[in-house]
Amino acid sequence: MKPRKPNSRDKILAAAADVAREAGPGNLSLDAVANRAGISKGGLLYNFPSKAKLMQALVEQHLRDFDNALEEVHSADGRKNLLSAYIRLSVEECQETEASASWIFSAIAEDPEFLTPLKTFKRKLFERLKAKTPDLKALLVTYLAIEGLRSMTLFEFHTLEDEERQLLIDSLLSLAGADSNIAR
Amino acid sequence: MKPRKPNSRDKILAAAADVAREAGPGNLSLDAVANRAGISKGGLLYNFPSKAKLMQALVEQHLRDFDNALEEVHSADGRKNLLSAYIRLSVEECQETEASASWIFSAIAEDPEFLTPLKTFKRKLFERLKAKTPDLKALLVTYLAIEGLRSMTLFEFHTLEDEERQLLIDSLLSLAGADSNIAR
DNA sequence: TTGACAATACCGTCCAGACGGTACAGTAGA
DNA sequence: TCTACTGTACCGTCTGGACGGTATTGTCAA
Repeated sequence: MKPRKPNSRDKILAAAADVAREAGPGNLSLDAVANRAGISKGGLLYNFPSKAKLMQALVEQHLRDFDNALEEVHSADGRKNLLSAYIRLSVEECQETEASASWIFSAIAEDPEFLTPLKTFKRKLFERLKAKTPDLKALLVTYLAIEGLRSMTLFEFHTLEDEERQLLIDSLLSLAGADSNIAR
Repeated sequence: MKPRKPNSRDKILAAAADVAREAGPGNLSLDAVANRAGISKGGLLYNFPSKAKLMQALVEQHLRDFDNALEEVHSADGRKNLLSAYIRLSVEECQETEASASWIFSAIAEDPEFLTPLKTFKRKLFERLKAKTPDLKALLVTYLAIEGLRSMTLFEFHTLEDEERQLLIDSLLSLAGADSNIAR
């Protein structure tokens, strides 16, 4: 659709995420982002005419990326089990230290409305999962547990040990009916 | 210990939570809190010599309240099943619209370090649960699911319908304590 | 009993700094 | 020439917090 922007926008978005992670979500200022991206503040405001637009773009890019990644993982194992693909992708995402989407906190502080696209995205994804998962109870429990894992990563609660974490993931995958093997 | 402070402090704390909820976590300013509490900014800074102290107190009070409530619920049913008490309390907490601890976002924006007490509290509570719950897998899954529920409440993702929510809760409680059934 | 002092609990004002955003002149590459 | 910036200067607003003042209550010696 759009003719592949010259990566200035992407550089800025990445810089914003970096600043939020490293300087804290409360210190995501335009100056800081511009510095981090290696461009001037004027240049930043040329690409994103307001801070609000920047935040919006951050959310949208995140959603696009996640959606693409999900499609990829799902296709890679023959479009058999969407829930298990969702779980595996989410777990993977939670392990990348570089991810740490703490820019979300900046967005909320700026204006909670920025999360609206995220909400509808989540709701739609859940509907999709519901349509494709026979066991509603298992879906509910695993979906919420993944949401919990995401939350704990975001807040950097290090409540679980590595083994506990692994045991959890195994349990979730088996609840999701991975490998055509349905437990209990 | 302390001779029951004249509830100015409590009033301020409550006001802070209100402001965060109503004006958004990014607009939790000392002026706003003072206005809301019906005292002057000077008075506020007398009770909490800095914004940081206010945030800290907010976190500490939350932890104290949760701990007391847990103790109460746990005692009320004969100290039989800590996990199930934890689940019931958390679910209840998530239903109170008045709760909506969005002041947490303000605290994070201010300085992520404010969550340190919360982290250690959670870790300790989890250890306690682990010691008292025979089925580790069930504990992991239910604990994480509750964490997910909390997260969804906090972010106001309304992904689940009421029935789905109820089904989830029933599943979690049955996973937690196979013995007694739930009346609700 | 009273007067002196002090601690408590606040009020109201002021200020320096940070931040978002504007304006605009200049410039290097396609 | 147009696009995509850079760089600088600047403005208005908001915010934390320092500070000086004040009203009320308590304490205690004379």
